[in-house]
Amino acid sequence: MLQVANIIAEKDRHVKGLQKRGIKNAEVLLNEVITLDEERKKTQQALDTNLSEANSFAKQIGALMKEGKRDEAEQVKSRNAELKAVNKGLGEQLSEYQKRLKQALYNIPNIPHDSVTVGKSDEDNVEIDRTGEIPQLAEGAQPHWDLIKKYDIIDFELGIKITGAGFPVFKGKGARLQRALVNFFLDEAVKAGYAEVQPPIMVNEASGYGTGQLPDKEGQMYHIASENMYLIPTAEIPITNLYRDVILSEDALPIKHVGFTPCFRREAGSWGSHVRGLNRLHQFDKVEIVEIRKPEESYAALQEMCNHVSGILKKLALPFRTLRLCSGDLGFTSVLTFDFEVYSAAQEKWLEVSSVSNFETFQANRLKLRYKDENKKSILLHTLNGSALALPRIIAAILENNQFEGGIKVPEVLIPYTGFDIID
RNA sequence: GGAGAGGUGUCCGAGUGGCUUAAGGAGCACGCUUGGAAAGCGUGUGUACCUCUAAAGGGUACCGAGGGUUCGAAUCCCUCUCUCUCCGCCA
Repeated sequence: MLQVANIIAEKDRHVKGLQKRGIKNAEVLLNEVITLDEERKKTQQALDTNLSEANSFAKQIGALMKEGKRDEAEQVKSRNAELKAVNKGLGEQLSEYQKRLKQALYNIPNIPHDSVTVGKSDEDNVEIDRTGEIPQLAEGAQPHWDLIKKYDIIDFELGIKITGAGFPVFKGKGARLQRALVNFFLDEAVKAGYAEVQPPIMVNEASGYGTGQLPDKEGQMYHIASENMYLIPTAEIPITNLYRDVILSEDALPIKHVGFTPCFRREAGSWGSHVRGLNRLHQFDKVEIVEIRKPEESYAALQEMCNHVSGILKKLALPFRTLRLCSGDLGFTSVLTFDFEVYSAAQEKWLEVSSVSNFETFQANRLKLRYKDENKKSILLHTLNGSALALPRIIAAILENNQFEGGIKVPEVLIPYTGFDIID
């Protein structure tokens, strides 16, 4: 969530930033925050003064009782009683203001970066790079949903039988290809200096709020009612929340983690005929990188993360493009996001396989994630994350792009991991 | 799932209504001491909000969370939550 002090100090920038996202009443929203904060302050000041007085009354009473001056003590008591009544009201007011302020802040998204262009949807995202050659497929090339049947490597019907639509079963060389990719991604990240973690894939409510999925995206996560927990839609949640309520020392920075987890998404309402095969699933595997950085370093880190992602895609020899998300497609919590899309040649489609974002202090403010600078001041840190990478669409692209009459060629770098070079 | 015991500061740990401004110890920082170090001695040592400010200072809240009793709560009462131990179940 945004910081009130920043909203006050740079109101104009905040108004413009929210308007960029298409929020027409941005100024009204921010004014509400500012007003609530002022009221909160005033109330708190009044309460603090009264509490101070009440504390000293209590001490006086204690002293008087000791000296046996009952009458005087009773007098002070009755004065204190009046004060207490007032304070009760002030206390209620204060928590009301605090609640409303929090609520207001929870509902305001992050301010987009200056470089983010205005747009309505993913169609307005800006392509900033294109790498690799689009393969020319032979006559009769098939989309991956046909290839997986032909080679019997992924089975959707079986998944439907045991669970439901969107939960495929990986079999034989399909399972081994996926495992090879996971290991390859993890190894690449570890080589690049990311410390590996294996987090839980269920999280509590506090974690959901910490990274901003709650309350914004409640309906998109699977909720375990009996435990009041959520299946994670991304490893970002457990990994970033490792640092909830933490004040780091300066020499612990930067924090760089990589983690592999399954991810679960309800994708409520977004199912349609345009998503087939591996393009969109309820459960999928993903390797995620997360960084925690000093504010002045975070944009250099974002660039490094993008380089890491494109490096992997190059090694896999997949053609891909990089997009800077426009204001309309930018996530609620993000300041700047780059998407990476691979070209899947048989369906002639770009598929998003990674999304790399800088959240600046938006998550850190909720998480209370700070570090001590040389003056022993607590400074909110910047959080970043990116997929490196999401598995199913990478598999779809490999299957489609690498097909030939004799089967599917495994990318060179993966052969040591798969132990075979052709799926047939 | 059943029974019991607990949650105090960076850590250990005392603390059953005002002598607590959270004892004592450890750690850490600075200073004294020393040829240098250790020991010793001294001082300091959390978070948030507010106020004041050049700086210092001052106020309030925080002893798992939230309520309550009381002039006054770490301490008493209620609810919740988490941890630990034993039993049960179990990869």
